[in-house]
Amino acid sequence: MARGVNKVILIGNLGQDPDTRYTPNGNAVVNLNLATDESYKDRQTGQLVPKTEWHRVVMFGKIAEVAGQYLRKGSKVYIEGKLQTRKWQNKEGQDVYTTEVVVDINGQMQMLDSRGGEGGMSQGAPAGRPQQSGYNAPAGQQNNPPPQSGGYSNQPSQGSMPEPVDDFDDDIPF
Amino acid sequence: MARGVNKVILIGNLGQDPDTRYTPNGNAVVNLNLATDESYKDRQTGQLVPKTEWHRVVMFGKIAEVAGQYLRKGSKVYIEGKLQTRKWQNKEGQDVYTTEVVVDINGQMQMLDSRGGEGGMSQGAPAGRPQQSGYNAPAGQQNNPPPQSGGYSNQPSQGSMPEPVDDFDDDIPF
Amino acid sequence: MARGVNKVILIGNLGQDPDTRYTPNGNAVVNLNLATDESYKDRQTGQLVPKTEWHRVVMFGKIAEVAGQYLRKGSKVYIEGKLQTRKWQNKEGQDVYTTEVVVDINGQMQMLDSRGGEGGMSQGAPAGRPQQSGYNAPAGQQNNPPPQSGGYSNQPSQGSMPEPVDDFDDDIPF
Amino acid sequence: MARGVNKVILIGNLGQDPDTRYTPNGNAVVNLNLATDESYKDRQTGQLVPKTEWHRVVMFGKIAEVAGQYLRKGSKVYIEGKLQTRKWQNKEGQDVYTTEVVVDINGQMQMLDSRGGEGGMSQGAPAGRPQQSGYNAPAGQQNNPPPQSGGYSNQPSQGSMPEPVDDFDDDIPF
DNA sequence: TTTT
DNA sequence: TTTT
Repeated sequence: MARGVNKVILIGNLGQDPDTRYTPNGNAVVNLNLATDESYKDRQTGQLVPKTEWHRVVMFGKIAEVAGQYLRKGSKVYIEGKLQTRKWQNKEGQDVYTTEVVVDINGQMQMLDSRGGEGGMSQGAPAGRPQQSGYNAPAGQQNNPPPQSGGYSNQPSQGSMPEPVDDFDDDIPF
Repeated sequence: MARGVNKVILIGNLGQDPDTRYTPNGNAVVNLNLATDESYKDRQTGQLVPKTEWHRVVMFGKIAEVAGQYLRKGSKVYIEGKLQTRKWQNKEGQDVYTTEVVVDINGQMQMLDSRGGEGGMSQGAPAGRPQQSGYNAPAGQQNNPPPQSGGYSNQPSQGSMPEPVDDFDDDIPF
Repeated sequence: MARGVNKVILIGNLGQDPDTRYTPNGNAVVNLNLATDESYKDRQTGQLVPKTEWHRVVMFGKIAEVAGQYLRKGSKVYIEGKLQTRKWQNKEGQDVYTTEVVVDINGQMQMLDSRGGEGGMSQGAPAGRPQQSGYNAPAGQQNNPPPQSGGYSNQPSQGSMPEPVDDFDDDIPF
Repeated sequence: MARGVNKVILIGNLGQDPDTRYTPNGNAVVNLNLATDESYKDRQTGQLVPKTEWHRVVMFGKIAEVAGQYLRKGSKVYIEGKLQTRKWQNKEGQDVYTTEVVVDINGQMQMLDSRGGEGGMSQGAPAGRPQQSGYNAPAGQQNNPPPQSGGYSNQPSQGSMPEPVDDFDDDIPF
């Protein structure tokens, strides 16, 4: 239900491997940095100047899982989501605003890297769970929350695995 | 020319009258705050919770002129533009990032307020130049650029007019 | 799941009241004719020439119900859907292709008619079921499928109701 | 200028090489068949059923030239255009309607085939003018206009070349 | 800060 | 066939 339209459509390339984390329920949350390129004619020189715009993208749910598995640094991707700005406090206690493109159940993702298997699996990541470092999100985050969307764990909760103590979702909004 | 796609589509309502300024060349630059509404079901209570997202929109050129003339606080509008994040320094010299939806020659605007005369003119603004405060863009901007897109004059440039001082929009972003 | 993107975004006005029908399961199916206006500069005369494009829109599910209830001839609406071309045979047995904008569970609709009560209910249609003509979808459709999307009943199915004959929408597409 | 929104966004693959023609002024006009894939869950069997939708795309101007040069059968492409339905008469003199996605100066195209040169040039087409057959559009077209957008020549007019007699633009609308 |  |  919406009494408005809030839609973002991007085609670009990932600046790094996606950052995959998990909510306490085991839901994937993926953060991406996506570059869209444009070039414009410089009024003075008349030359074509390339310009890269970087976008913070946050994915949830099934799409996040696929993105985490198959996208890699450099991957080209189409995404459709919505704009969202969240407010958080930096070290100095100042309000900081971060605008992200949120891709949830209503969004869409299309991998545009070509035909015949690409990225992810071919880079030796264990099937389904690439790039797991085996422990939790970066230390230091507790005190200096970076503009990640939340402070999710980067390890999925698995069945009856003991849930390690984790203080995520402490002070970061969203 | 672009090697990517960067597109934003919004339908929402203006939180205030548009802020119209002018570049030295006399080109209009309009800043808007646009609200898009959405409601989602709260997982706990099962209730429908309304949620408003605010967007900073910057318009240039012909579209800006039309927007400045006809849009008013509360106006419903369709806009199509692109995402752009710009970096500036706050008073403390810290980097601050502001993300805006830029509507330029490649963008689009549609006023969605209805039939039979609307906003703008009917609110007594002088034809074509609403809400002029009579003096110009901030001095001091050199050091503390506010989150406006540039430091444009809010009056069309007219020959060799002296540029008076102004202290609005001091330091608070967004 | 899609390995492609197929998206249509329209803002326009209805040429007539929506045509509401029902599948045997009681699901609403609404057909709309939507006009989008554009004007272009005539190369010869230099004059601005208005041009109206008409779109066939088919809505399903919840969105169809809302559309059927609240939209009326002249209503302004935002719709998001996908392109779909279906093939049918005309009276002469020739293949005919009709392209429609399909708005289903993945689509979106926003009524853009304004503030303070609008259309629909105010035109005396019985609450929730406007414009029912009291009998059902075309007989004879077996041989000459009309360009409606399917041959849905224009009355919600109610138990073992007798299905009366009707001859609307004879054979002329679009 | 538009008092409406009419936008189509597609990502898909070409079913054949593009069909490039030229207006009397030498402007390129390119026709494409673009497939977008989707799959849906069959209600009966519960299985995922693939479904391909074919789109007629017509490109004009600079975009058409680039498309004609670089796109080939199988190429993946992003296009943004508008819906347009044109009416023409078939052999029997009956009205036929064809809906196309028109990509003109307001549209956009992005080739999504990857990195490191692809298609087009590598297939031996003479630089800049692929697939020229050296003579004009199919005979027989005069009487039985196919649903091509116009009856443009498939050869560019070149400098002081004698313009061969051609009867295009005879009876085909659009 | 808007709107329904 | 709509709308401004």
